Amino acid sequence: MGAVENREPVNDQMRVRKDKIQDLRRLYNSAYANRYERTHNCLIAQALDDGHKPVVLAGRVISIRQFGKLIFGHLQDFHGKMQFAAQQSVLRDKFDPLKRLVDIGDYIGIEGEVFTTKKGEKSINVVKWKFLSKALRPLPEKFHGISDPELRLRRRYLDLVMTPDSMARFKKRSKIIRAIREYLNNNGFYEIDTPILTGKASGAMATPFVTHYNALDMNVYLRIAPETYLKRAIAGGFEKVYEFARSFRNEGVDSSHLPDFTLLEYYVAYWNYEDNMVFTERLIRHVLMEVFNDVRIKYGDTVINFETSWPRISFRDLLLQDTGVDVYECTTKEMVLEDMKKEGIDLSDEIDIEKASRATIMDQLYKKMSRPYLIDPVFVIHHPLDLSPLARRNDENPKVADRFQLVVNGWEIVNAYSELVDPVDQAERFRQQAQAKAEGEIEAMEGETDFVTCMEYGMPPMSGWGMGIDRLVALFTNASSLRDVVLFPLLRPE
RNA sequence: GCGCCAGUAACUCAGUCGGUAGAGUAUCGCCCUUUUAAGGCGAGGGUCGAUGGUUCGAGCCCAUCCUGGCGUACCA
Repeated sequence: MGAVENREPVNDQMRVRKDKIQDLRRLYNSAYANRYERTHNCLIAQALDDGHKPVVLAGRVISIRQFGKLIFGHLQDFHGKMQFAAQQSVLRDKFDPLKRLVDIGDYIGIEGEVFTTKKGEKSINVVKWKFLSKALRPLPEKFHGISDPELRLRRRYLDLVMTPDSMARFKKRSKIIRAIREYLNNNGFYEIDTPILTGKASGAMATPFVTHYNALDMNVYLRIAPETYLKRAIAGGFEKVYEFARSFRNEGVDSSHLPDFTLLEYYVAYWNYEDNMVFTERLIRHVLMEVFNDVRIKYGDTVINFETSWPRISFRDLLLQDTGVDVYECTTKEMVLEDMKKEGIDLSDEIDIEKASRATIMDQLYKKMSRPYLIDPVFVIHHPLDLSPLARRNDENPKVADRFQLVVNGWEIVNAYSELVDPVDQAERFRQQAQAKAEGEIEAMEGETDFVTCMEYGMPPMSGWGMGIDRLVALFTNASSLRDVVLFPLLRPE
């Protein structure tokens, strides 16, 4: 619980509003109504013809203009806003309390008839009103709204009230997630839940959050990915599962990374990564049509087109084309470094070359030299095996994995592969990761004995798929930072 | 981590050369029946992010710290 000890009014405005609560109690018993029955919302009411009645609306008062015996104001609800006009000649003794006790930020209910003002705005001529809830603090200044980026995050509720674009973006987020869930459900997927608190942080290469569980006197980790548990579910007999998995990584925060983020993963028995690419295109196009009714989106000044079938290019060809380094030829870290030197590429500012493995260096090459230039959707396929410790080896080329990443606007949106289900191979890959870690590589994946045991009991061939929901939403809603698409991102305490 | 910028009333912001704190919105009082950033007259409201320093005097100059934003680096 946070500190709620000192709730004395911070200024004269709060004192005044508290005094008004006393008046409201005397008049109506309470400044906080029990419930209120509406007939319309503001969006629907806007479309009604003049003379329509009764129209009963409820919402927050976001503006008031007083003229002695006439008051204009705007009521805002989730769907829109509506002007109301309150006249003393109509409301009689109910007029003065409205004029005197209702402040901007308060919630009221109004009942009346639709009319259009002389200036042409659809409005409600109020015949009855009810006080619903008192705001003690004034809303931010009406014209500029709330512009301090810190305040927008710390008091997101004010941002939502005052910034229609912000509210619209979060509505879009909900719709995007709903469209994805519907599509998966309609294709036979089951939504399941897997542990967030785990004994081992596996399934990705990242630093976990560690905490302590007193009852078992053991350290536990917040999951960095749901992957190995979802695969256990497939081993148990599920054939199509997914989870919107809030995941946690104890790493940096910036416009494209958050300490907790939403990772959607799904797994399908008997599919391979190629089936998965086909499904991915269908899923993304479905979401775009459902939410935006268009397969093109505008991000900044760029139009990104998801329409035509997305090209597939191998990791090796991409790197060869952009850097001249051939990852098939360079089987050791030293050979990669030598080729890089030949091509005049220096990554020493980016990574610690001494400690980095061949995999890390190739990954950096890709992230620096190739990925930023992929704008329209592209499937990057066949990543080197040592970059993919949970992915199935390609049948023709044992150096690469049956894997793809969907890259859009230089961002990795989806990462998927044919899953490794061979327990002997899996144990060996974990052993290699452990060795890399022992040699100083920080970016190595944690092995899990129980997961290998599960695999030893047998797993069907399958393909798995993961997507950063926050990034997808940012991309689809033209947001430059993930914090713009997360309602309440973690901030330092004030 | 590093670099740059910012923090003044509840909100948005001014504050000149270092001379004792300003506006608009919001609030309170008065006037006002067609406004929509309504208008007019009047009033109240401040630990100038914090601490220390320089100075007769600091919102302003200096140092350190706190908080945030942006850029950059790393993980999605």
